[in-house]
Amino acid sequence: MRIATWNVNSLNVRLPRVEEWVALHSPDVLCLQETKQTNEKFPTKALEALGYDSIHNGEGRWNGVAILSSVGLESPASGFGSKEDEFGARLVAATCGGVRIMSAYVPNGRSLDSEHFQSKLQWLARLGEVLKEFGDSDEVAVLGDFNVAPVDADVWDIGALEGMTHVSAEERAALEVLAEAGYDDIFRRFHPDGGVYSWWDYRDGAFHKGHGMRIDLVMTSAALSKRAKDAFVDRDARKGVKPSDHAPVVVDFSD
DNA sequence: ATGTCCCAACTTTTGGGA
Repeated sequence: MRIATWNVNSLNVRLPRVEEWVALHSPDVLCLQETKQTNEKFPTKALEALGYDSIHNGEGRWNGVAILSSVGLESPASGFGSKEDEFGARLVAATCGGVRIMSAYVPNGRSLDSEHFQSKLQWLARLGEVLKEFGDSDEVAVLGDFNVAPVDADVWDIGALEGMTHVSAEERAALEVLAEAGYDDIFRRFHPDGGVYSWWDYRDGAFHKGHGMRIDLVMTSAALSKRAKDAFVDRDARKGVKPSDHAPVVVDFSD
């Protein structure tokens, strides 16, 4: 089973790239973030034509998350059902091929002194509460744009990011709660030395300079982690015509 | 160079967000 996550920065613009990418890489499950669409505009039929069932939690101009699955899509659920949903359409879940899948778009936080930064921490805390409700034998994967680089080796130059979001101790502590709930940043198992990124700013030629961060994560429950066999970032998807500023992160599991 | 991309709107240029 192959599962993947991709912040597409508008599915309106990126649908051709998504269609091209799924044909090349055949994920069984693909989580999308920042679709920037209403549910009415979400291209359910175009995805069906590619062989994918889908569920979308969208709001229009901002945010928006989706799950595409070719291995079934059961018990769909949008949001937390709590006040954290006021921070935007940032969570959608479904059971695909026996695995509880969540597509997550964690608030950016804007700056360390912003009220939006506190929302980011609160949103992650709420996610941690939800994950703790699962049992030890449940196979669960939370995939998405976490807007946090877990360790210094996940950014190109920690010195250049002093005082910025995505690398602060508070954000990393908020992420650590997920680890304490028994979830693995499973990509790390296959790339322990870091230096592999999933996002590069559009500005300043960051991609070509190698100025990236690994902020798109796949967090897996212990029961699912056991089956992981490989993980990679498809940097090619960051190249070419009208790329997203994020590249897809892919994890393969044994059956 | 805060240098790009994407969205929406009292749309042909500006402002917000990432």
